[in-house]
Amino acid sequence: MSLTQVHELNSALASPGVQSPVDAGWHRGGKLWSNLNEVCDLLRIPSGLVGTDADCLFQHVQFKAGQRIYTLGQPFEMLYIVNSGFLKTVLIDESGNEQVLSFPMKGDLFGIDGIHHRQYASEAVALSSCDVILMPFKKFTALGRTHAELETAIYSVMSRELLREQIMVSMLGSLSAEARVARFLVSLSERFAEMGYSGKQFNLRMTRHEIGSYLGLTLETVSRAFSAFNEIGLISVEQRAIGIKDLQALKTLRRLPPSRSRAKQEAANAMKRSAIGLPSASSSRGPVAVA
Amino acid sequence: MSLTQVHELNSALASPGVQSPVDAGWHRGGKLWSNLNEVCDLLRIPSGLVGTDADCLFQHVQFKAGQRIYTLGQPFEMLYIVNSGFLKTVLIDESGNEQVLSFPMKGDLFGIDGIHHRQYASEAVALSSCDVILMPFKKFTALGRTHAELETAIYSVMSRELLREQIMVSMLGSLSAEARVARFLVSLSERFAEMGYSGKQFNLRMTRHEIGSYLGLTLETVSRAFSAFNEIGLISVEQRAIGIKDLQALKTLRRLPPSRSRAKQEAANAMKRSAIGLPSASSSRGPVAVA
DNA sequence: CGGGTCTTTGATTAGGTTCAATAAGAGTGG
DNA sequence: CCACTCTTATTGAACCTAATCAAAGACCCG
Repeated sequence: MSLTQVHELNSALASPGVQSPVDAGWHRGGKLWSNLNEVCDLLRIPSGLVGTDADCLFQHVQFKAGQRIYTLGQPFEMLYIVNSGFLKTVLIDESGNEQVLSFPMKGDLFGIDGIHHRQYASEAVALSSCDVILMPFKKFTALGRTHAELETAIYSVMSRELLREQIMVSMLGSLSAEARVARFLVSLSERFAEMGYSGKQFNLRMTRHEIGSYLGLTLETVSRAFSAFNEIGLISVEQRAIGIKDLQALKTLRRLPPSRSRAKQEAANAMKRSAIGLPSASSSRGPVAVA
Repeated sequence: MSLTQVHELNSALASPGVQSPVDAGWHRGGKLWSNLNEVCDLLRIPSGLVGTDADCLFQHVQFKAGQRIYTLGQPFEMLYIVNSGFLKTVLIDESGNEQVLSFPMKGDLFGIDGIHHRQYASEAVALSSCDVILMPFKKFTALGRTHAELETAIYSVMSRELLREQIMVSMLGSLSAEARVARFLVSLSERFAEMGYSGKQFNLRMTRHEIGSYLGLTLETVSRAFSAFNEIGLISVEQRAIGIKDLQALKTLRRLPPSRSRAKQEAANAMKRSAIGLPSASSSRGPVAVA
């Protein structure tokens, strides 16, 4: 599973000698490396003060779509930071079902769940070609001890992840299917914008099935939500290509307004009810229900 | 809101002089204090090595049912450790709806979500009389710098919380209402057992509404699940008093087996269908479906 | 071009919510 | 101590959302 790649190079990480800068990271010995400042930038950590630790480099590793970065139960040694590309992390329950937990992308730290039991509790899989920075956890915390603001940042990033999961729990616990899909699109849009891409026009890197798993829905429901949003002009959707047309409506959407197809459905139900002598539905919803 | 209690004493935390040991913690100046070793024990951290920092004491504070330990948006300074009693933490969304995130009890650390934005992202409320240890975050991390195993433990505890949220997300995303309620009872049972109480017989400290909020269900669904489990002999339930009768079945439960009331329901549906000329249902489920 | 995966859409059904009514406690104050 | 109220819990009935089942179309890659 290409994991040998990752492990064969855990050794010689500390030796100076920087060379020609490239994109983000330097080449050395035919491999890409980043220093601490670049890592902090990537993690959106207010470093700045960090003295130039030229002797402190972190190796990059490339993965192709479908490859696993780590697997369930594998001994924990590293955190990973996405430099480019898209991934998913999945939880695998006792009966082997996969549940998507997150879609790490540029600037995201993942692998944190391995700290507690000293082995990963999830798996990370590349959804596209990826460039990932290896961050040996021991080294990371050691640096924290000498760089106060880095230590603060480590705690902060972990807290941020916890916050993210809390928001997720709250979404799953209280929002309708359509509202979840809408918020998913909003957060993707914002994330793309942060990364410097268009937040209005982008390609999904994951399947409907993966989105559904992430949101606690079936792939059909996700597909239908996309179609419905398309129909009422909130987005345009063609396969993986998404265009955001009304971000505000997506942000505040709670339930879907009545529409052509829904009216049709309503009518059908009404007929069925009257056929068996029940009173007609009185559930006329208001217009686009928002917060 | 009794928050003055908490803040009036943020000062003089460092001065020696231990007195008569009581339960967990010492009295000094009419207040309860704990040293680092007691705190580590409480958190289930393998300390041991920690030198006796007699000069390092942590104050306890008492809360009565209904009192808030911290509120949304309040500046973050402290983590809290439950010494006794029961609490809930709730997320409050844009429209003011509460969502229960956790039920901290003895040995649990809470307040972590405040680290990132330097203000609490949730609220913590006492469900019963509580004794809570104040853990100034600055002091905690400073101690981590000098006690390696404590630093490790801090990261570990944060990772554990993240793990807990992941399990929660997975539950909400993939389990039926009854399975969620069953697992909730199992985890409560295990938690009570860990704390030295009976895992077979206990009183719920939270309402059906709070349980429902925690599990992403309505209070009626929770109540019905309890009744159903009672009916088939998995538990006994009378108001808040729960007796666990078949832990294993609760652990592996996925859906509920057909029962008296369910058969009745089935029959009713069948009648309704035949009345409008639809084919009869063919959904005979197997016996108690387990993993 | 053909076989795979991914997506869309329709029809039906099941699981959970909602609404409503009742009951059971827990305080509170006369 | 008892009535009164407020919160909490139980249960039933109707309804509705999202899952399931099914079929067909689109896309990709060898």
